[in-house]
Amino acid sequence: MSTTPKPTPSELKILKFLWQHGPSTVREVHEGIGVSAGHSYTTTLKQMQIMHGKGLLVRDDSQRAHVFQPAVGEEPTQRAMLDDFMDRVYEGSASQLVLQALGTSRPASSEELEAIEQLVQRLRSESDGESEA
Amino acid sequence: MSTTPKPTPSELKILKFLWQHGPSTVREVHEGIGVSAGHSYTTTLKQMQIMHGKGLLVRDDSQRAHVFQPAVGEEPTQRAMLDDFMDRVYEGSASQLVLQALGTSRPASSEELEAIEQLVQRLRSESDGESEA
DNA sequence: CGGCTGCAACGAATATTTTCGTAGGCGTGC
DNA sequence: GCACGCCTACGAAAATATTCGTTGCAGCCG
Repeated sequence: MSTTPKPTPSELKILKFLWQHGPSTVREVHEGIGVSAGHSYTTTLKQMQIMHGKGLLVRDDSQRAHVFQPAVGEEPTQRAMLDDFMDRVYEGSASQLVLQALGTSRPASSEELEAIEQLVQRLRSESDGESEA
Repeated sequence: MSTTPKPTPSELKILKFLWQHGPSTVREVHEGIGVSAGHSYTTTLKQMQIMHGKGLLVRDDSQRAHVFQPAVGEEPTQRAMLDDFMDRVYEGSASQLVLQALGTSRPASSEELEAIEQLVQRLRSESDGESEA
């Protein structure tokens, strides 16, 4: 089963860097996020080795400085984390989560609200035709 | 500072029980969620002692079996966890999170969608008049 | 009184995550 | 050939989270 894994906070930071910057060496990741976090190089290296061991990263070791890239997509990962979070915190209720997320201090721009509304409308029209259980 | 704390998964389960059932003894919490999880009584007890130490629970020890209740509200706790999650996973973008949450297999009932739409509409009309920073 | 039951308090073992020091190898410049 | 710099590998410490065994105490029942 491809149970999309749920990365730890540290792992997520590295995945985010790789999703954004594409395949990178440890050095590049470290310069990108490790230095500013006050970590030493081996910390970033070790973390990426662990992630490779877990199957979160794919490694190309044909070069002396190995090149890593994510073994998982950003969206599936977010979804897996979201599902877990939704279950744990909102008993699996998407609407509860959404209502609270929109109630945030900085909810969304007009365009974002527009996109959300369109999706809601589409879902509503779809559910119209659905069985009413 | 009242930096609403971010409970661990285990702690959250206990808080959820207390939010739902009101002040309870360790025994009650254990019967409610510990037994089915295959935990021994002392596990539940210890967890609640730790939570009391962290200030997550308030304890009334006037009775032999101490009575605990949450020191934090459900909504503020959910919000704190949501904000943290939103920052870590969605770079703080509520709309991204919402769009993905609604894209779930089981998104919401018609009534829930209705509630969401109403909130979106309200937010949109509010932002119309707002300064555009 | 003497024993049984239920409770809180610890201390401690286990697991997980995060961090880093040290060692060893390869390649380049001199 | 040799030293130096950059790289991976590895072990292990530190921090956090989870679980449970053991101990001692209080109240009750006979």
